[in-house]
Amino acid sequence: MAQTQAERKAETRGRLLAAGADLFADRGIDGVSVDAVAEAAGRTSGAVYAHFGSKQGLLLAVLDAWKQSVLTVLFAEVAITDSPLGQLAAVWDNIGDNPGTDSDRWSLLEHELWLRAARDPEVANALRARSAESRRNSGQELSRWASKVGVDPVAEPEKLATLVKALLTGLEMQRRIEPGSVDGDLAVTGLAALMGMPRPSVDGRRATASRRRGTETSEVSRSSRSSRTQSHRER
Amino acid sequence: MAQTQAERKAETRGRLLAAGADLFADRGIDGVSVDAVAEAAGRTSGAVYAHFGSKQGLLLAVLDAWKQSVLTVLFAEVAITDSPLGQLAAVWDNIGDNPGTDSDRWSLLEHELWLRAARDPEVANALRARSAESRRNSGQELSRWASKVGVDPVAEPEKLATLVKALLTGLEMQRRIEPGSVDGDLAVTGLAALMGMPRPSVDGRRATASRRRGTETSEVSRSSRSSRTQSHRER
DNA sequence: CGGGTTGCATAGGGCTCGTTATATATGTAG
DNA sequence: CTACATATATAACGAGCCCTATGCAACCCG
Repeated sequence: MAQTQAERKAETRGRLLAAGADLFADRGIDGVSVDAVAEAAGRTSGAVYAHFGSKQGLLLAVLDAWKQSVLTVLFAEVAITDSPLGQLAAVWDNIGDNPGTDSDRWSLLEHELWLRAARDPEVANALRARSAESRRNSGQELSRWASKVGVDPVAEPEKLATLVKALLTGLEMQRRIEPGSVDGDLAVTGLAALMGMPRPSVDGRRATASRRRGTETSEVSRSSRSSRTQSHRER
Repeated sequence: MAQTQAERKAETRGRLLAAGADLFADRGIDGVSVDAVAEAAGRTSGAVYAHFGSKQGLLLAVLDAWKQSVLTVLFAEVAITDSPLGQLAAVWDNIGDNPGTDSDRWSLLEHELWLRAARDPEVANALRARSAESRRNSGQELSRWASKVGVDPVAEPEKLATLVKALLTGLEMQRRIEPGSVDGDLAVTGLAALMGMPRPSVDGRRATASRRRGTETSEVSRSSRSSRTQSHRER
């Protein structure tokens, strides 16, 4: 099939980015050679250097193309369940209970990048921008959710988003080391505390039955999905 | 300066372990060669292989020798301040407000190990043991603290410890990317919520000047609330 | 004091990796 | 149809790495 040069170039770039994200997440950045990425993309290392200049360039491009914000996507999907606690549980299910899924490897890639950012200012800057945007988005989602459910979180939206993300991140890390020590109930308990939800009576502890009723199918999910998401990835 | 062989051996082993922990934390495990560790310890790579067999062996030995449990040490030191909120603040100060200190680099090493554990079962097992022990210890400390202060945390001791550690870990990660987005007040707010402490008056929202310390016997906090600058190091 | 042992140094092999320089083939313009 | 531009392949270099084999001096013990 005849392809214009621009088309071929764009496809190659996309393949390289996808393969890079995939392999970096899977084996770790240092565990993947440039040739391995190129081969996974059906190209050779020459293409990588023509497009990104260096392995680091490829890494930064992967980071940049990576619009997936765990929290944002999460809260967009959550609206389907309609009990508040059930929604919190769904949040954890999506972030922490998915061994082998995409979110699983994205979380590994995120840590990989975080660790690198701790020593490489260039990576740090790229991560910082992404982080700020994500925090703003999920702050909005969270406050919207809180007012709909009628609870009073312990902090203002962006601060709250930071706390929630911190808790979820930490729990997910812990779960990877000791899966048994973290379950959905625990995550819901922690999230509920941060969201300022009333605590269940000490003796009667059953979580998911609260009847709050008021979610249509999608107010949250349709309202303001990310404003500039254009690159969609898959594997 | 005659030394017995056992003494010499033990000293070499100690030096290698210390140098390994230091360099692994500083430059990342993959960023450090066996020769670099040996040289930092005043030995050569031969010593490393005589003692540990491989680089991985050295890594596991470093992990094993690393008894430092952040949370445990934390709560042991905390008892000096005596206002409850001040104590929570001290916890964060120790874990999250220490650029350039030992706890700073230990936290990097911990992440380094965590990431490796996600792909290497051998490392995962070693981390798991350490994690379980740490959770038990800090669970005890936490429940002791809670009953002394007279609050009712949101979960049983070990669960609570998991939540607290998760929150602190997540906040510390976030702080490294965007230092401005995480401060002591935020950490205290989150911790207080998990500990089940009463919230500041519901209607009059106040940004809370952290009210710390009632009486103090010894100055434990480095009072480094102004240090927002990123110290960076290299050798 | 002397042979055996121990603890570590020295030297280098074999391999992988990031990067560059050059070749090739395909699209593009005149 | 020709001449150039572009996208990617190919090949090779030099560096750095982990690890092994071997040497050697310092200790140990009778």
